[in-house]
Amino acid sequence: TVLANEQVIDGRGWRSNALVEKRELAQWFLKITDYSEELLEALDTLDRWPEKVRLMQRNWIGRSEGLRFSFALEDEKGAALDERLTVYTTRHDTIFGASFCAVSADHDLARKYAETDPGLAQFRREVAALGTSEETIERAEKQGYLLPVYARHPFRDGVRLPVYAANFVLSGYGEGALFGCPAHDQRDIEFARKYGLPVIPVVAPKDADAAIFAIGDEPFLEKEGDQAVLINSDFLNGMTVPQAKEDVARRMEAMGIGERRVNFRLRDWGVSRQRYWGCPIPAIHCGKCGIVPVPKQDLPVILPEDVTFDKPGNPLEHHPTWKHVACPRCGRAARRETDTFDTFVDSSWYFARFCSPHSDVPVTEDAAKYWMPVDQYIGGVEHAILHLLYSRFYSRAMKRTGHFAVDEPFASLFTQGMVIHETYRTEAGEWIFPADAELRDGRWFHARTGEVLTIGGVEKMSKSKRNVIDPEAILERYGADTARWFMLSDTPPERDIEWTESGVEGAWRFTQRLWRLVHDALEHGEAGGPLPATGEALTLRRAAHKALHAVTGDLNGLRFNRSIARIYELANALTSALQSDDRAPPMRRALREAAEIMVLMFAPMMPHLAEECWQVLGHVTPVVETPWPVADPALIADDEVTIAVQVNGKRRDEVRLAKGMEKAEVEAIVLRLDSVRRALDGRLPKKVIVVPDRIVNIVG
RNA sequence: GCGGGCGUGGCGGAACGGUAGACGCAACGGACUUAAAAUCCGUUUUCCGUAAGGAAGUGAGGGUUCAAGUCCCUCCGCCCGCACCA
Repeated sequence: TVLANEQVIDGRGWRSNALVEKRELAQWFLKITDYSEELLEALDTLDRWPEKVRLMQRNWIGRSEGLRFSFALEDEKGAALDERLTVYTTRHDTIFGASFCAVSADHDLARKYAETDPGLAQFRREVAALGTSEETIERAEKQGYLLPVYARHPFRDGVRLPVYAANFVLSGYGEGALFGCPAHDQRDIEFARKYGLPVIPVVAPKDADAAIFAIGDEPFLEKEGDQAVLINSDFLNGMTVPQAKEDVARRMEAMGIGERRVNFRLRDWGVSRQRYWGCPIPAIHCGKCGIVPVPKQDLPVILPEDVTFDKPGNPLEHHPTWKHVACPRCGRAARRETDTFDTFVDSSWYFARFCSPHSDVPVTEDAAKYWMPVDQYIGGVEHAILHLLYSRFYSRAMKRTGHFAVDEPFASLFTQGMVIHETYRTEAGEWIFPADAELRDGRWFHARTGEVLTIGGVEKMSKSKRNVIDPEAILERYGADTARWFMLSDTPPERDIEWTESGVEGAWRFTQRLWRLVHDALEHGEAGGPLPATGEALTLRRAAHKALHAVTGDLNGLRFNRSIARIYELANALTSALQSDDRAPPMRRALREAAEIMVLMFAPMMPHLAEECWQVLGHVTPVVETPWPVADPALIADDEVTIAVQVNGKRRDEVRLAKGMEKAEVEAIVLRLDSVRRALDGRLPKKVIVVPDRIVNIVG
């Protein structure tokens, strides 16, 4: 099948891992490039998206400002030709350093001369056969094939540049043709050195001597602060790079051979897939009428169910009858399009449908207006330039056709990490499932064959390396709550988490502990009774409300690992309180209250256990229907605080003082401390900095 | 090559510029047990010291500050994205 270039990762299909090769085919595209500028500019409005993702999209769209201009051409004998060669450049300031032109192997000029030159035809085939992976491209040497034409320099009479077909020129970018200035471009200098082309420096640091400034095997690339100026460039000499660009652009525009142009790296989105599982592209090919859209009343086009997968290729193509239809326009026998849409087409607007799932029409604008944009979107960073770019485009396109209400579908984006796991392999190099690996005396063995295993890296779970965990087995043994708790507990959600057996065990033990704690709190606690005013009971009550305050903030900020740490702290506080001798009514009430707060707090992360515990505690209304509790502000603030005491920036002591104590008073108390006097060693304090309720630093 | 991110105990990781190492895992010691598991209690950055206490410490080096894991500069290492984009 065919893929969009976003879906090619390291020269392989993003999903199938199959090697990708280039071929020329007729395919369907969605014109995402019409939105290049908009998609780029609007990135600045997405202030609740990770900077990383916005940057990736910015780079992928790849805007560049340059100049498109054309060279007059002549043949080998110097006779003028009718056609011109159009190139795109962002470095028109270096035009006097030009020493060659190059076109892609697919360029019209290369095609034309290949018809009569078998060597060129062969060269074009070789370039086409080159793989698309980065390794291949990097290893491939720059190669050119000299064409029998020359480009006339626009500003220098009599100067002509050789024109090559070259393997490094991309047909899909700019004009598929360029002029090379070896002195100021890495790629161009490699090419020039290989083919013995002139290297003329035309930009030099301000203080360099133009007469002797020379280029070796590295081009001179202007850095910030160089204040570089033009040399060897006729009327441009002495200008800065921006000045020279402006001047050249203006002259070429005046000459009618060039125009300023913004170019994008983004290509149109190839959506044709030669597969059965997808929405059929609703088009009909008629010999007389050409391409005819399927009429609205015939939509959607339904896939046939009697297909076979016994042959390679698209089953729709092989189906005996499905593709044969009458042309909706002229009624003659016609052929139905058998390509289906890329799955990303569907995922580009499902959220719009979700706003009105029972509607007869795909999307209702009122519902979309009410719900959109999505407040919080969560997904893996692997979608940074696939799903997340396509959806942004699709929303805009649907808005234009009156189907949707917003430009940006996702107001806030959070990119979560992946689950990773250790890898194990036998001496023969065979990957082994973690379930089959066994740790004995610090070494890993195959559980069934007893073979010694080597531990490989901790990697993204993948079928090929077999470092996967069967979710069914986890659910069977520990339950879904334990699995959730473990995944949320150890690692911040934006990072990859390593799945470890001991970590899961730990989570599972904690679920048991919570269950016991709730029962103990029920036994020793009480729902009513007087509020605790002093002692351990008040301490526990404070701990519960502080935990609640912290967890509320952490959950809102998606800091699940920290919420869980707070819940552990409260569980520890509850455990110690249960061991206290205090069983007076205020303590009984505090125990019960702490247990209830604890259950409500872990409910979002372990819903099943929470419902069970909630019922144990005597509640009829389920947790899901219970509002999130609110911490009592009076209990969050302490009336005593621990203040660290530093001498010359080193911690020497700490003191418990009343909250909000006057600076002068704090200073007096602290200066009397033995530890402080010892550290000062007879010196007088020069300065005392008191940060209220936090820290004191004495400079001596 | 360009762009971005990150370097903190044995491990995962906490720390509005203000007591580095919360919480968990692992390890070790103890209680309970005929024993083990489970559970409970404790220890656990490193070095010196029986202890009290002291010294060093967030990849390396410098700087700003009363105070730096956090801010600034230089370097080293790792990870991610893009990659012949003219």
